[in-house]
Amino acid sequence: MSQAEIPKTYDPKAVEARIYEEWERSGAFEADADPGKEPYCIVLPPPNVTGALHMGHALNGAIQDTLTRRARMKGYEALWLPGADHASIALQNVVERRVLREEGKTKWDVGRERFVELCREFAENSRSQILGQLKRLGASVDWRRLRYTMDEGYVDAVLSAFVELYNAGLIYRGNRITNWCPRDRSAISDLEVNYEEVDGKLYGVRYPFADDRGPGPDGNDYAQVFTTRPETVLGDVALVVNPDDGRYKDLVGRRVMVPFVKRKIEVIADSYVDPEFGTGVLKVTPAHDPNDFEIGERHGFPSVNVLNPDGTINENGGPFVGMTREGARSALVKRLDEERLLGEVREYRHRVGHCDRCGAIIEPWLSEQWWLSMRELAEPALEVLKNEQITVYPDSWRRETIRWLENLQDWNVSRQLWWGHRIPVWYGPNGEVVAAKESPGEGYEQDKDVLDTWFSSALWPFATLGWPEKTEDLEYFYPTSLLSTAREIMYLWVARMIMMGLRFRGSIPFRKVNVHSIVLAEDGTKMSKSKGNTIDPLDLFDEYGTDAVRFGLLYQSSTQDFSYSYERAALGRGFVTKLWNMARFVSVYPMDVPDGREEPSASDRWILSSFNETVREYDRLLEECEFSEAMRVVYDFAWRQFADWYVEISKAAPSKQTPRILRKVFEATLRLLHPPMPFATEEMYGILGGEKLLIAQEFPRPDPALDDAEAERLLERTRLAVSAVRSFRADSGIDGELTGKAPEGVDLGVFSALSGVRVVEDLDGSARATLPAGDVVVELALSEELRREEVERLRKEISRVEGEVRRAEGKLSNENFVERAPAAVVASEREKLDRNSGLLETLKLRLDEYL
RNA sequence: GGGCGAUUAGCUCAGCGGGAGAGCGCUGCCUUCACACGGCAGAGGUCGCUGGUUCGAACCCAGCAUCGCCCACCA
Repeated sequence: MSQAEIPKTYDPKAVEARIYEEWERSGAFEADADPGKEPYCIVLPPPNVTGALHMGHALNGAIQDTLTRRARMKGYEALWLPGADHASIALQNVVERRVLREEGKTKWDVGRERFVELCREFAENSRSQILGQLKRLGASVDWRRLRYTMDEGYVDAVLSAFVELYNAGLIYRGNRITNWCPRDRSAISDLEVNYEEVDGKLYGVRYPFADDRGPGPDGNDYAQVFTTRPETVLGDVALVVNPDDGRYKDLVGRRVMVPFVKRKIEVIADSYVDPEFGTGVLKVTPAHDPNDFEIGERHGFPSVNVLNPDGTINENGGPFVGMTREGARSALVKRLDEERLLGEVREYRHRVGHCDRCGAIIEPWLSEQWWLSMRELAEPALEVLKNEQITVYPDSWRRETIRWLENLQDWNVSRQLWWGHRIPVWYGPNGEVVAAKESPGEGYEQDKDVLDTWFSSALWPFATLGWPEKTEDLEYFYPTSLLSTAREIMYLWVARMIMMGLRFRGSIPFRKVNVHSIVLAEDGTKMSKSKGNTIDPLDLFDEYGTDAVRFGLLYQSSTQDFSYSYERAALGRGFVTKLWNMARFVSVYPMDVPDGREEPSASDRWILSSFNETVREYDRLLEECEFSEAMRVVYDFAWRQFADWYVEISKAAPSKQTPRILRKVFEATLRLLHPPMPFATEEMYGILGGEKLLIAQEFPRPDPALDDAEAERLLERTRLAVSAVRSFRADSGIDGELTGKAPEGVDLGVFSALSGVRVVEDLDGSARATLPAGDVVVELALSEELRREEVERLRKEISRVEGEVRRAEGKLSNENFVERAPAAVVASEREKLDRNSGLLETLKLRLDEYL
């Protein structure tokens, strides 16, 4: 294509879909075990099939795609393995709401079988939408290997894992306090409870004495307790005071009456009680509070459960049976008041647990659940994190994860939900309990519960590669190279993958973990649908182009969370346009420029050396997941060095080698930029006549032979000298050619061509401008009328340089500095002083001449 | 109650022991033949506060303030 035929701006809409298809057709995304190559593997954190991709997915997708493409171009057998998660409780909630909205029915109205079917359908639609979005992002995933946590093979892996853990004695059934969501009618894990500050009340409840020992220590005929949940009074089995609480020595051993349910209970002593809180007397409700459960266990009290699974009061609730928990609370308080059993009621702000998925208030509730004991699984995981077998970026998250693992409680893996992997435990006709993938025989009935969705996710890095089968893929690609994820699922997911990987594969699941930022809304708060402040990445792709958005996200990504700003997408778009026009410019140079005999110029050597340094730095930064800094480095090279200077030099002062090097370096820059900005670079590469697809080209490697410190210094000085002249022109308003004395240590050809200064050996006449530019002085001949301005300028310059000299002198006259600072620092300070002193002298001399 | 992190130019953020940086925005000049989603030249900051360590601190340490986020069973 000739330059005229290439439009002035890049049109992503016309390019992206076409190029994605070309990539797919070429088989570039496909990776297979190849003993001749090093493997590189990233498993995509499977998005939930609950809805569309959000900005976090876009960022993480950009990160993973960048790393995968880079690895591929570097010659690794690079596999980015895609998939999706069935998202048990999350999807079930979405479908429930939808059924309620569309049919006015609850899931119980619909029935388990049909409900699961509705979930399956929803998941399928949602999944295809998500996969389409991944394509829009440019994700170079191997589509042949798409995995889904409800696929037959994956389900088999989940069941295998459960059965193995069960048979190893690590999974057990236990009747314990769990976080119960009455709306979902299921247990959820500690990690799925959100605690929020709520304005509540602290109710004083009086328990009349039920023995004949008269009034209590305070003279009352009752003992008073404070509680935030008066309805749990119905389940009280004891009162308890601190054994060291002198006030209540006589209370211990007495009996009181639980209001309404007419149960006589004892007052006991337990050191758990904080004498400072409330009255210093605590009620014990083992079925509805984890601490009370422990106290109950310690003292051998039974648990009295007063709640049904849906949160209504059960048959143990005396006069309140059938009421909702909220209704029971107000009714009970009213009755207490009527019976003069209500003490003081205080306003009380406290934290209340809410269901992460549906928002309902969580009840600590006694129920029968399946538990996975964690200690044995956590030990090896702690080991590999402590000895840094797994590198975590940033490292602080490695330490956080260690802390979490050290304080790990057993994991409740059963959920009383319908959508998910059914627990493979079978109950036989004669009370047998068997864990097996399939029914052990006639009369066996399967457990009704499903597994926590994170149980299946925990197997992701190896179940996706074929486990429990012994596959070639597993041998070749496991352990995977890197996992990139948001930090909110470090515990929920990442820590558990490490434990399961070690358990089932005997080695870590990934060598590195990248913990990326959370993309916040523009106002700095979390994006959420309910707040209506979400940004749809697809809209951004449409408006700015996918590459621009990807570049912007990577440019802004760091270990800090960041508020998304459209400016970054605009920055990316500006960069794409700049590159596009560089491509237009470069395209006029013929493909095959004869090498010729002529040596490359200093400028040529400079750009090669500078490119070389960029490759080194950029590659290192990507390796260390420093995406933001990597984007800065490559942006600076492409724009501030290559476009701003080398391209201009190529027009004004080219060598015979320049066209070839211009083209070569630009093409190599496209290779560098391909991983973060794949579409536009691919398109440009094609326009420039690249034979194969850029995706399959080699990533540039640093070549020490191209390092040229001397050329870098020369061009650095030259650029400063040119800028000094331009600055002078801007200040003095002089257009047209200037005459100047040849500055020392610059490339005269380049200097002259870019500054418009005709270089002569010596300047005639006394009027001249003296422009300091780094360690170079540029002297320009001046017309008489500019003399006055030059005096002004010189005075300013002199005072600036005097400041420099004073600073350096100050430092060097400090004995401590000279003695203790590293020699190199002292030397460079001396050098600066010398230079500036010399410059000062010149400037003063010049000023004297003018006055 | 513990832990982690943040506080740098008007805005969004880099830098994390040796002379304060980027992008956007702002000012001036330039529509010249890759690009006005551009070029050139500028203005703009006692790097939250107070101490300390150091020859030297935005950077290390301590304390304080403000703002986030995680974890925790105080009824």
